[in-house]
Amino acid sequence: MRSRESAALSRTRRARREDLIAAAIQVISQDGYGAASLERIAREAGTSKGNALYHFSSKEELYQAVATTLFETGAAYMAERLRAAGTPAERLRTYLESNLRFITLNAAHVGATQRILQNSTTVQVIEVEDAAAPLRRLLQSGQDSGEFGAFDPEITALSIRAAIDMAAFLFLRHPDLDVEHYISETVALFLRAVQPAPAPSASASASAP
Amino acid sequence: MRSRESAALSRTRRARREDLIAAAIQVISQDGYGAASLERIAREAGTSKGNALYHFSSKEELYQAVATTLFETGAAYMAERLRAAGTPAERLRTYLESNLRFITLNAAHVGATQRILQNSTTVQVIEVEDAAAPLRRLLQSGQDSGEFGAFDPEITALSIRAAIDMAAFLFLRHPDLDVEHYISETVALFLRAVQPAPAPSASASASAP
Amino acid sequence: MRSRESAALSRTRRARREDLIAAAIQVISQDGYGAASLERIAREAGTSKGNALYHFSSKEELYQAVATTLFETGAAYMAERLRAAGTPAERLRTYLESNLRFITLNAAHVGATQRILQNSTTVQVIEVEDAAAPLRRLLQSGQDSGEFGAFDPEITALSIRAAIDMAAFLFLRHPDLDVEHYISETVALFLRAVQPAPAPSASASASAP
Amino acid sequence: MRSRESAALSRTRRARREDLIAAAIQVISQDGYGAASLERIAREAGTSKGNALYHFSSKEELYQAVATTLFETGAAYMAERLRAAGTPAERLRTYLESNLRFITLNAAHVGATQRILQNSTTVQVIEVEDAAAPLRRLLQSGQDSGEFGAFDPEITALSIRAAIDMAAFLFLRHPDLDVEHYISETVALFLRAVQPAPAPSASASASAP
DNA sequence: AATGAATGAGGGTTCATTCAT
DNA sequence: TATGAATGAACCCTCATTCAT
Repeated sequence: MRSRESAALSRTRRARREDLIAAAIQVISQDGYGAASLERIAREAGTSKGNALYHFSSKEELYQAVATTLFETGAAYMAERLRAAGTPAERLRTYLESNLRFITLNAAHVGATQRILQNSTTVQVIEVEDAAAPLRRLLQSGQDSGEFGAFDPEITALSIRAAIDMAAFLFLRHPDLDVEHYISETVALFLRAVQPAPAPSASASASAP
Repeated sequence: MRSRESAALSRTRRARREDLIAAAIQVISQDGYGAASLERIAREAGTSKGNALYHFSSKEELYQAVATTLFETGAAYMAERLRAAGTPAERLRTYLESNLRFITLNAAHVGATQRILQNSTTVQVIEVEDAAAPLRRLLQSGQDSGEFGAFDPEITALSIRAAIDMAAFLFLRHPDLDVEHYISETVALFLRAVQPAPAPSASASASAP
Repeated sequence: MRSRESAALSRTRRARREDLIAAAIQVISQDGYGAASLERIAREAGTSKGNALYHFSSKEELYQAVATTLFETGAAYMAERLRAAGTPAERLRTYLESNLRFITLNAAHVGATQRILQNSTTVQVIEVEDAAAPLRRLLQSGQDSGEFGAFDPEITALSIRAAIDMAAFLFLRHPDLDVEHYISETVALFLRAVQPAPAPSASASASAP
Repeated sequence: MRSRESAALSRTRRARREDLIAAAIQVISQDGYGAASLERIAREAGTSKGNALYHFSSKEELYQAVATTLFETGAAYMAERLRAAGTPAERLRTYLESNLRFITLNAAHVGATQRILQNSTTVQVIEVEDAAAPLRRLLQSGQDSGEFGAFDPEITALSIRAAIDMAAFLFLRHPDLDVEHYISETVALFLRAVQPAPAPSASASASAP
């Protein structure tokens, strides 16, 4: 299994570690967090339990690597896209689109990391507590500029994050889901939610010439 | 030790089971799913591991009971409140309010059940797959009546459910949170999100050349 | 093995613990500290590894129990004999005799405990550091009364303790050794060693009438 | 890392072996026998586990080398000093002094070797069983010449060896100990112990009715 | 001469489950 | 009903050893 030693000589340390990280993601996604034993993961990676612990000094460290690599790639992916700013609404759109598209492309990795963070007591990610903080600030800036309506930015940020965090499992359960439609619908949903309340009924016709 | 149970001899089977269910919820909420061993749960319930397996033929069955009792009480709670219908918007408000308020009152139970469903392979709940189905139908009826705007009811239902499902852990992590404020903000958020798009404002067409 | 459930009903917790302690002593004495795995010890005690850890929460705790029971019985044995005091010389004789006789009767237990204390990092015994302190004080009192000669009481105490501590392994290696002869010779050896230097040659005849 | 060995390329096989032997002694002395893994020892020697097993075909063989080198240097050290003989008392003094002084100079090596011999089943040293035999013969020759008193030479030899064998750990635990004082006191102690009993003093007979 | 990679056996520990009482 | 005792499987981890390079 595993493409029979495709390039046996290039088996460098980094490659093995990546194999094991990929295997951990695969096993957790497929069989669940509870079934993800080192034995099972190592076998999935085409190696032995002992060797897995040669490359990672503990199972927790392997899991930490799963989380860390996700956040590294995720941060790179999003930073690139969020650089091009704009109005708060545009930035909210970009935030949602890039988040959801990244999750689409890495659903198993994201899902596995969520399970790890939920179940492990030692694996930590920087700023785990305020994952919604950047979003909250974004919403506040939109309110300051008058572009967004009046709502509790913390609660709204949490609701948006909930929709994002749920997406990985949704994509995993429904691999045939129309991703672009899903993304654009979700974006539209929350853009409507943050819009200012329409002016009292009369104003609509009033503002029209 | 523990031999002065004479007065409590009338403990019925059901009461013991409820003790164990409560203990399982307590241990999972407090120490995490991974730390919830039968030994630990039984001790929390004031009994022995052997006796726990006398009342529940397996740990999975105990967990199943945790999930089942939650859905029974939850269904009763919500059915009562959803019976008094009204316009789709009113029903959406009622749906969100009753759901969130129920979660407020049973945060530990809800959170524990979510962990169980995430981690157990055998525990099942009726209609787990289409937990969003009633909500989707509610949204569709609102669209049919023209009260709601045009959006994908499935995706919207999923986003709303995500916000609801996240609430238990939020309440557990922040026990001092202003629940009524949280509920009313969340209701308002999603009511805005399902409203029909306002008639194109003058400025929108004005800004187009 | 192990007298086939001689009195299966009296299998109380304490009895099992004593079985396991005895088995640990036996395995360490016979096969060495390094070969003493929990599996091996449990099998020797006629039970399983899992059950051994049911009665002792860890292997270290079992080893701690080996050491503790030894020091308890040893202290009881010696306290009884040392109570009847006398001159320092008599007390030194009693100290040596009771120590060595106790070791004779518990050679395997003593040897196993020494191995445990040498190799374990966590097992501790009260006053492990100054095992020679009571002996040193005994010697000092003999010097104060003029009954003993001039020597460094600390160094002498250490040498006497060395002879005592070596005895367990000696008895284990030579089970047919004449214990009473060994004890009386050792007592005589150290009694000579602590005697005051004989008066300068002339004085011997001088003190004689 | 560790690639600037170019200048040290002339490292001969023997030098590497000595490095590893020294490292084994260091690790056993510092971290204990149980913590002395090949990995740990090799790292201490500045090389790799694989290379350690290139120089010693097994860990046991390395430990055997630790023991063998100790006995070789020890024998050379003592043979030189014991050659210049004299009266039995002088030879006993020399025996004790040279032994203890050698141990002073090689406390870690001696201590490590004792641990190895205690714990390993395969490492053997020539004449381990009768380590006390030369001493016993020495004592017997003193008795034959009338210079020593009447005592069991075997038992006395064992007690003296016990004091010697304990010294390594004493020196390791108390590096600031006054070695010369310790040696002279120990010599004096055992010289007194082997002396013939003084002629019965007048007071002794006087006290008898 | 030396290294990193890999293995497999064995160790201690946890835990759901069984069973006699 | 309830308990303590016991089991066996599975888990993570350590380690001496092998091997290709």
